[in-house]
Amino acid sequence: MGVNERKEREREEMRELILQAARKVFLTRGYEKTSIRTIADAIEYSPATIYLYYKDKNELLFSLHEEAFRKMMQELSVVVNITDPFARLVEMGHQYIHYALSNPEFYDLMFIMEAPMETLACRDEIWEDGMKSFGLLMRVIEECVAAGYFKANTDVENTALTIWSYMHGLVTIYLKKRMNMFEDGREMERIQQSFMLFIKMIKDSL
Amino acid sequence: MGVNERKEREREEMRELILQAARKVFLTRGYEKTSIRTIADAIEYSPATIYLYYKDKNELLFSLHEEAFRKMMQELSVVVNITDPFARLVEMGHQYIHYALSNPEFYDLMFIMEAPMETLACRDEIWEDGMKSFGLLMRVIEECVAAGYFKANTDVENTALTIWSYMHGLVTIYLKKRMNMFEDGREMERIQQSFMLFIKMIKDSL
DNA sequence: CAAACATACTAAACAGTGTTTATAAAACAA
DNA sequence: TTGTTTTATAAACACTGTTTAGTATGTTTG
Repeated sequence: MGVNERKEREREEMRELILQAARKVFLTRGYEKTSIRTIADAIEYSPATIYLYYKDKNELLFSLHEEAFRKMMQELSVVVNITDPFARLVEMGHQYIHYALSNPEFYDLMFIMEAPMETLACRDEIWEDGMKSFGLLMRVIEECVAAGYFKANTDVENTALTIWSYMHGLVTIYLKKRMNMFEDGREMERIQQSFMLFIKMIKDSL
Repeated sequence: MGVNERKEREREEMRELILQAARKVFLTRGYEKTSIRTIADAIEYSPATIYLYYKDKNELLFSLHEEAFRKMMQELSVVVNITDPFARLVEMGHQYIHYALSNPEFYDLMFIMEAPMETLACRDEIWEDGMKSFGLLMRVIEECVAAGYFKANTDVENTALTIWSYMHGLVTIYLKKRMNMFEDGREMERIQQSFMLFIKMIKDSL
């Protein structure tokens, strides 16, 4: 009797329906305007129904969090056909900037928002996505060491954290509108210039 | 007839009273728990009264924003007696990390939150505080150039943005709990190690 | 001094939020 | 068909930022 299997399938479909609606509202109207009620309206269900499929709003946001990491990994993967590891590292940087600036709401969810962390700090697989992309960075650094671009005694993990810190700082200063400080419209130019300087720094020093 | 002057003074006192209450609630209970009503309760006035002295919650937050910058500038100023410019730059980095980690709510307000930006994007003096501290960084970099630590053709503004980006990225990754990813308790150690690596990078390359 | 005006303040309401509860309806099992 | 479980929701709860209408107090003027 496959009735339980069907119910499980239907439940999963409903979860997906809610998630799709959440993503749509989230990416079009932004985080601030994404309420349980707007999501419920989008799928023509009562707000209370959502709570039958997701524990709370944070759990819903966390599902988007996973999706955001999947998408970033996918976009970062265009660099696989670059054989030279240092050129690949540089292109990964470009792709990272491009992803952050093209998906500000996702980026927020992935690296800035506190909400998805709190509730899910207990879970085991929370850091899986983050660690996978951090591993991507570590691997290309390892290859840079192997290829002689970086010194043999390079602390790969520390180097990865340092590079990530810089990239993250750069894009968040822009995304959170703190580059408006300069009051000319040259934010994009500044990002590119700074990135070039940083690339030069790691080339010279690591 | 000094009645108008007295009223003006009383008005300023009331603004200060509200601001003090706001700061107290903000720094003890955190941003999330800081509502107009909790602030009103703290000073034993009606919530509506606050709107007679501040246009909205954002304007109130912006006043704290100014205070946060004042405090950071003050804490960064302990480095003035360090004569060697590079040593001063390094110590400024330490102080920056210390301020961010000791005042996470303030740091959020200064560099992450969108709220104070939106409403006040029109104002002229919004960027004054930010520019003043950025200027502090630029000046010490200039001195590093003059002292021969950095190359003569250094683009000071670009270098400052690059260093700030790194510092900001490092502390926000920590503050927003993304370093929990590593799942050992060595976050602090990682921050120090990464900072040392970055110092080495600018020493070698700039 | 008393009337007229201006200011300071607040209770109550509005429109929104996340979330819970009681209840009704539908689907399933015996 | 009856009994039980699942699914959905209306309504409420306790919040949020903000506005409005009305009162009470302080100041100025006739």
